[in-house]
Amino acid sequence: IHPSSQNIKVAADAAIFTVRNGQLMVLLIQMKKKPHAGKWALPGGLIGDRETAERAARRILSAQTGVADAYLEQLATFDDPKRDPLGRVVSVAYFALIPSESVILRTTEKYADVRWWPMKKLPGLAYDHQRIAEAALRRLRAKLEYTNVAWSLLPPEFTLNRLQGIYETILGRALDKRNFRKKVLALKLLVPTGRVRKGEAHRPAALYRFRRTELTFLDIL
Amino acid sequence: IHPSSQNIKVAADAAIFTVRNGQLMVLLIQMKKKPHAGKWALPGGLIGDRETAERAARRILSAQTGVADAYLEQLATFDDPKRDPLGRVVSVAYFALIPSESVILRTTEKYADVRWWPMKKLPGLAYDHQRIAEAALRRLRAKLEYTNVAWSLLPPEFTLNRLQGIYETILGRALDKRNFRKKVLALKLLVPTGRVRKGEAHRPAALYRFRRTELTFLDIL
DNA sequence: TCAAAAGTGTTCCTGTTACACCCATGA
DNA sequence: TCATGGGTGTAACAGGAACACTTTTGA
Repeated sequence: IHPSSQNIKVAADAAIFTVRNGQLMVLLIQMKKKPHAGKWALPGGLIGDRETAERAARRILSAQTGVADAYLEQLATFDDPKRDPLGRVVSVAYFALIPSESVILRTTEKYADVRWWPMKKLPGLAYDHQRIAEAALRRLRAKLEYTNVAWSLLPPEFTLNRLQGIYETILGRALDKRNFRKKVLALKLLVPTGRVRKGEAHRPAALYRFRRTELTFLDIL
Repeated sequence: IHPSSQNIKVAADAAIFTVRNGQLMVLLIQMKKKPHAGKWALPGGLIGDRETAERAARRILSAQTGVADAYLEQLATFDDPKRDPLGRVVSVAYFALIPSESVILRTTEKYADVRWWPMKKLPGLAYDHQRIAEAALRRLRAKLEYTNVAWSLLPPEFTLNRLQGIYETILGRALDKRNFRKKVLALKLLVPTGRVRKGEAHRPAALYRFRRTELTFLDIL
């Protein structure tokens, strides 16, 4: 090893998720430049010399979605020497969660297009981004069960059924309504706002908010 | 951002753990070179241009301990721009587990010394290695509870009390002997070898081995 | 025979599952 | 009045926690 000769670039990539119409969606950009022109990929880019990878990830997130305060966490680092055909690039991958209502997608001139894709029907992805997306999904499923991260996929006030829908969509299975409510209320993660959602052709639903909007581990384990 | 101007080095660092005499130990090397001469640190080094970070971590592990087939997993990437005073170095940290009997420490000319340190009484560490070690410990504690990783801290055959000791040492609390046995046997992680450990001034202990010596998630969650 | 660690069951409690009907509203 | 989603309780079961004494051996 000759340290001074090391020539590796460091990038940050972000798997940005939201739940929309009962589907888990990932944000993808369509690439303009070769060698992957036309292909879809996770948004990302090289980090600055004095920039942390997390800050780079937030910069990317904000540029594509306009969301500045999303939940973001480091996922893993992908470093296969052949992952980028143009040269050695090590990617620190992040995963981010945002409520679907807060998003206004905006493409930059760097990319041909930006779109939400359902996680179930991804197009072929550039680089090793398929693997990154799968790793992000595994992490999301796990965290959903032992933390309160779901708050970051929802607007400030929401109904219990909406929350349950988030869980069902991401975990990929139906949950019993009564048991779900019993459990989530017993955990005291939520606070009733006292307000209801009116104007629909059925009984109005009570609105709740999360007690804490920061990552909290549930003490049931 | 000017990609071509990016000048960042990539290193791999390893938090290597073993359990010895009822203590969780971490392997540290003592540095020779400035700016941290005399200080203790996790073993690590820059990765090669065509080397994965994991391979670099295994190289480091093998160089220090002579162990080639330890359990190794990526922990996280540490990338604070100021973590290394001599320049921007992003470190991909790994954590490794080895049985204490298989180790023969060997220092290389690169370092002043190599030693096991009890996790409870670490010396002041160079760089951000204290944070890395703490993150590794958190990961280890979590994985111990929902996987069979403990196999990688034990020789091929061992007693149930030895296994329990591993759990108690790492989790930092006493466990009930009867409940521990009941649970671990119900999980069918272990297979009795039929052999016993004799030659001690008390009743001989039955020896067990792990059914699988690869990472397996327990289906109780 | 003594010291030392190995080994073994039961009870209680709590959290999880399964399951079906009435309620409030807008159209 | 009807269609639609909102809301509620109970019984059976399983896994986790607490707890103390007998067994086997070498010295």
